[in-house]
Amino acid sequence: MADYILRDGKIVIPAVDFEPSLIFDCGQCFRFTPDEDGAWSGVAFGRKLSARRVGDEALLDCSERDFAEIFHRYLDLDRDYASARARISNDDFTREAAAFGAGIRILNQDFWEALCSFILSQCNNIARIRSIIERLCGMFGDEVGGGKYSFPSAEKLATLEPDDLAPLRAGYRAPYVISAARDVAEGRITAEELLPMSTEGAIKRLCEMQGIGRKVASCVLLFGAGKRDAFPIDVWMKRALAEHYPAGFDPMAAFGEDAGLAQQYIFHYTRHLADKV
DNA sequence: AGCCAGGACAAGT
DNA sequence: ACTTGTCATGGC
Repeated sequence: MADYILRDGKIVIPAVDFEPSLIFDCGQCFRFTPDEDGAWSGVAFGRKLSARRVGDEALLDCSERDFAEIFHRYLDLDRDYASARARISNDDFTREAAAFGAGIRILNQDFWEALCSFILSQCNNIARIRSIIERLCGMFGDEVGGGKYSFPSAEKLATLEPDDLAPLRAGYRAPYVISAARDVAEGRITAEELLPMSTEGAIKRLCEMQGIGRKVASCVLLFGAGKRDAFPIDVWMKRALAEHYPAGFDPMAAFGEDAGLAQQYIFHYTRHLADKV
């Protein structure tokens, strides 16, 4: 486990490839928000976390126990991102994207939260995804203090009907959420069964579920099941790849196991160039 | 005001 | 194997 020190009740770690504004606002998660002093706060695995970078240090506001049990892994602190960026920087475009995105880390999110969140993401913009998910958590999650709520369990949502989600204003995605909640709650799909599978095999498996196609499946696997080579292609990635690699693009050939991180650099950089971030 | 959004799906070429 | 229409909603 990565080294840390305790100062003023906060976990202090080196801010190596650790920029909260990138990590929490690059479109991989939807539940963290910035406050006045530049700290990003949210809830993951039912626990509150606040993270801030000051110079070359990152200050984490959470208990030592939560750090050890949850956030150390959540923040992917054992991975060498500098080496990954160097491997990803294999042409001018990826070099620019990786340099611009230095500080991003791929969070190891809860499988169900990632699954549910990216079902809600389809044909939707990030701002609205955030608002729908906040309503979902406020209505069906548990209060964890400070007016914050946990992400509701699959078991909880499995007891509901799509109409019960009407206040979320999630549109046609509501029945997909309920269906997925029941699949998870009743054990028809688990993260554990996906882990030993190839990423392509796991994509096929997730695509058997209602309302899940290649893109959502890839996001779930990358962000919620540790499949680092998953390479989600949404409308932004389509544009970027068409512009920079008109002859076609093979993410595994280009990036191998770094494909997921490379995708996130390209996604974020492309949205920046479009003035979206 | 209208275009578009981290798509999926069925139906049509 | 590709293209198109439809789905529900609101951020910008």
